[in-house]
Amino acid sequence: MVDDQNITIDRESYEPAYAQLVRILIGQIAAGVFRPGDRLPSEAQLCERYGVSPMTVRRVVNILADQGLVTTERGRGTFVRPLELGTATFDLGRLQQLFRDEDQSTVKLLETRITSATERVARKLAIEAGDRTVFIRRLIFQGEEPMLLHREHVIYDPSRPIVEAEMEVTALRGLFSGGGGSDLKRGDLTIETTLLTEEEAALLHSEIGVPAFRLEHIFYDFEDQPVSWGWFICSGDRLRFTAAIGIP
Amino acid sequence: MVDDQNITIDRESYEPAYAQLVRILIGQIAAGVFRPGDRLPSEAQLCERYGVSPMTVRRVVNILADQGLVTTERGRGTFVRPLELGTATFDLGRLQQLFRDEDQSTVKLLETRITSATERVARKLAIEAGDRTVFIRRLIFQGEEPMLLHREHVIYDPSRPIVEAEMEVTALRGLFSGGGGSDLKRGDLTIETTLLTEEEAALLHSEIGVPAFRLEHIFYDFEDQPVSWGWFICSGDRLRFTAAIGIP
DNA sequence: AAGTGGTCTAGACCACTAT
DNA sequence: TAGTGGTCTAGACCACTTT
Repeated sequence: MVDDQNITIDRESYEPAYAQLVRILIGQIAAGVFRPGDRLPSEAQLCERYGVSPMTVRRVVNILADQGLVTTERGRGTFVRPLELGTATFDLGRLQQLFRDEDQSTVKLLETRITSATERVARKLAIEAGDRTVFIRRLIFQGEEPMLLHREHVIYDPSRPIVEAEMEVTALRGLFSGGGGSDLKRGDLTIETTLLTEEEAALLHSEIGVPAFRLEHIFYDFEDQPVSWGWFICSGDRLRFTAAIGIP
Repeated sequence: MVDDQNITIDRESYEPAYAQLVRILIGQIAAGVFRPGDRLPSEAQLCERYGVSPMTVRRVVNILADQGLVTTERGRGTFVRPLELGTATFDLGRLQQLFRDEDQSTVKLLETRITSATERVARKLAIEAGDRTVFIRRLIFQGEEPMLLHREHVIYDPSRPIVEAEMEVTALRGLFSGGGGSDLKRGDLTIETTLLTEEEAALLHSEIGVPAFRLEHIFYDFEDQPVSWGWFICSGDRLRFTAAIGIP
């Protein structure tokens, strides 16, 4: 297995040549053939060794660099990167999965009412205090268990159809994993920690004072105007974020 | 600005043609020229319009797809993706920055002693209960303020030099942002919430019961054997994770 | 049949690094 | 000067979707 001189690209395979070579090189790094700090064979050597064109090798090296496995240094070579904690990235896959299938999760609309923006809400939404906003509270269940509490302040503007769409229960699902939010340009998200309040604990079938995640979001339209500000609350013992670094 | 028929690729620029075209297309999506759900011009049209080769356009579309801005559908076209919450990714940039400059942060070794692995530690490190491990506690300061508390259990194996290296105070910095950990193949990380214990609160100059982040890590060597298991504790009011989705 | 994205080639030229 | 990564070309062929 360490002697890999017989490994070649299978031109008959449905797996493209570049993908095969990516797999081969990652395998060799994982097997310790190339150690952190080591220089990979030059691109010309890889062309020769595996019988592919320079462009294909270039693409392969780009992919490895994008994945953080190697770094390229112009004029010197391509080197295997040592493990770095700072390269870890966490995603919302766990939450996204919650919204994937309609059977798995249900969304219950707790409250929706028109209010006057407080000073804090107005500042977040870049409007004047006292302007009308819509306040929405939702509870998202996984099966029978309440998983997420969602609070949201949406700018109330009858000329913008997004307000009506946002109040729809299904809008949340679309926003999370495709389809909805087609009038939104960008969003800012932050993850914080907090303690469950009495109200939150009751709704989430948990205890007051339990540590929880708070996922805050602001969405902007194509005029870069804030459209909604809100946050999800989830008991800490029902959610964790995971990431893997290095070679899988 | 909406009429962009005069925008061209500058072949004299130091910015590569593909990067210029990426910038141009992102700008047009941001400006609303192409809306979520819209089809981009075909790759052949983009070649014609900007005077670049098919491979260059292909590369550009790949980059946009990697960034999650568009999806490609074979035989149909390339489409602008609507905003999706689930695409958000959070990184440890904030923590990594802590370890960037030696002046900004200092690491204080609180404790390091050889112990017998408890049942829990042994299970995490895939060893037998009672086997020798090294327990390390560190405190990481930002300026004068204690920011992070680090606890770690490392397998004690004199034949492996990594144990000695791990005990070094500087090892932490290297692990976070390059250089160190060259004998580690991969790592698994999880982010959880917790409450500060009395001991943690005292060390972090905070209050007992305050919500906090807990960043757990396990590192594996090239034989896929666990090498160390540990976690960072950070008071919740001193750390947040941020992410941006959509067009910046 | 026409149009679309996806892969790949066999070179070219350039900027940079090491010797 | 030789070797390295980085960009780019002008085609080719393929699989797929739509008309």
